Amino acid sequence: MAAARELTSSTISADLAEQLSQAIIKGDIAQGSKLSEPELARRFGVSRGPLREAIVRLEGMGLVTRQPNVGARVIRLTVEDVAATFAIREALEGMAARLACSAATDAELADLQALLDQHEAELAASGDGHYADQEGNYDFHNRIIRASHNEQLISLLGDELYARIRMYRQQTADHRTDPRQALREHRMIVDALVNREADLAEMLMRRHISRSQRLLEVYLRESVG
Amino acid sequence: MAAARELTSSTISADLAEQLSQAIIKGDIAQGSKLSEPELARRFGVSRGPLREAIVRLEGMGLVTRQPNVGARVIRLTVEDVAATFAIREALEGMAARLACSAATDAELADLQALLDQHEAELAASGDGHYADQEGNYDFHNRIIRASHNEQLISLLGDELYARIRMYRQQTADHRTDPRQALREHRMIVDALVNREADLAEMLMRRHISRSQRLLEVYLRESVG
DNA sequence: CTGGCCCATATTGTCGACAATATAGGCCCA
DNA sequence: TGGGCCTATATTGTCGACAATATGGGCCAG
Repeated sequence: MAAARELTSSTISADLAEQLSQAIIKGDIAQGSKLSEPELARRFGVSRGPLREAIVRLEGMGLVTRQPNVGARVIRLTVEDVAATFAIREALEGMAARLACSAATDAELADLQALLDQHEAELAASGDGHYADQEGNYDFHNRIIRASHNEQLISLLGDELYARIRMYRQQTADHRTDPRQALREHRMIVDALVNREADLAEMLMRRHISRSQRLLEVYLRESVG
Repeated sequence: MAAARELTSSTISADLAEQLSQAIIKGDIAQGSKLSEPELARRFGVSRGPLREAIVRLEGMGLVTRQPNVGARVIRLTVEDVAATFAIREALEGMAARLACSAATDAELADLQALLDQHEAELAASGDGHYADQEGNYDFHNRIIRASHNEQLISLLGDELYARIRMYRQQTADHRTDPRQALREHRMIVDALVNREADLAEMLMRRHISRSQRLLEVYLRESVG
């Protein structure tokens, strides 16, 4: 369960939203479990006011569902939800890649290439380091999303969608993605960006995401049933 | 400014969120204006507790921005924002059309065709009825979105994106979309759905949205500058 | 006269308490 | 013994008040 440490972002409500979302993503607060306001308020040492505001935020992030006069429950991830989330992700990140083709600065593209070089080095060194524990993967996708320079898109993917995606990853042990294959696909995407080939970049990104979706779904079906 | 009527959805907070979002979309609460909690609480005859929760919801919808210890302001729509919003809309509704190709039931497709028949009749009757005051247009898009049977996509487009889109439409007098052209494009999209041609449906939907984006941007540039 | 500091004021953030609704358990009756 | 009602309890929703922070205006120095 969640501890009671703080982050102090000048407002308790924002801190609580951050802590609770992380706890849900990591699975410290179990799927389907009820968020009891008195219990959480006591544990975090705050009143119910800011806690309720944080829960409203969680609902907006799609991490909990609420019923009036009943309360909030953590969402329960189903195989269908994975498909739904990844369809959205495919559409939005594909668009991000397209936009990045026009909007990305040369510096951003250089950073992307440097990042992949680093990943390649790490991969060669650690043999099979799971591609930097997935964090490198997130970093790559995040940079392309930011390179779209579309603030709404950045916030939509960052605040809402990736919360659920991280939740899948964190809570489903591991998924059999080949780091070398992922790196190859990342390379191809960056090449398309560098050459400013919008159609190609979007298509490659969509295929890349679609592939990782299939891998995740295969794993879910054979593990959960 | 906003009145003080109610909708009674069993919780004040939800009612307030609904009322405030509508007021912002219609422009009753001006762009860039500050949402004063004491003033709104007094006007609606409620305490600041549920009001603050409603404001958090509005922030999640992207209708207001908040600064800690300062307050919430209604977003200000810029020409760049239109482009950003429509890029997201194009990606998501394109995906919705694609998904609807597999997921839509025959009944849903029949309803869509009936809807377009009705639109055609109204158009022929009223000569130039602006395609049912845009509501018919929203209805068409909404049905396709729902036909995707992707709950997350439905909620994302319905709760967040369409709030901003309606805000553009409502607050920019009129935009010179040709109702007959729109109807033709709608027909083509539905034909693709009926024939279950996913690639074509997505492409047509994206072009349809992209076109309406360009029309709106032209209008904004020559009216606002 | 202008710029910066300081204080009064208003607004936001947080809290504890009350009201209203849902939930669980026992009790009554068939 | 089983099912339904009803009450006791706990939880959610709402309120008013207090604390902390930002805002605006006046005052003083240069």
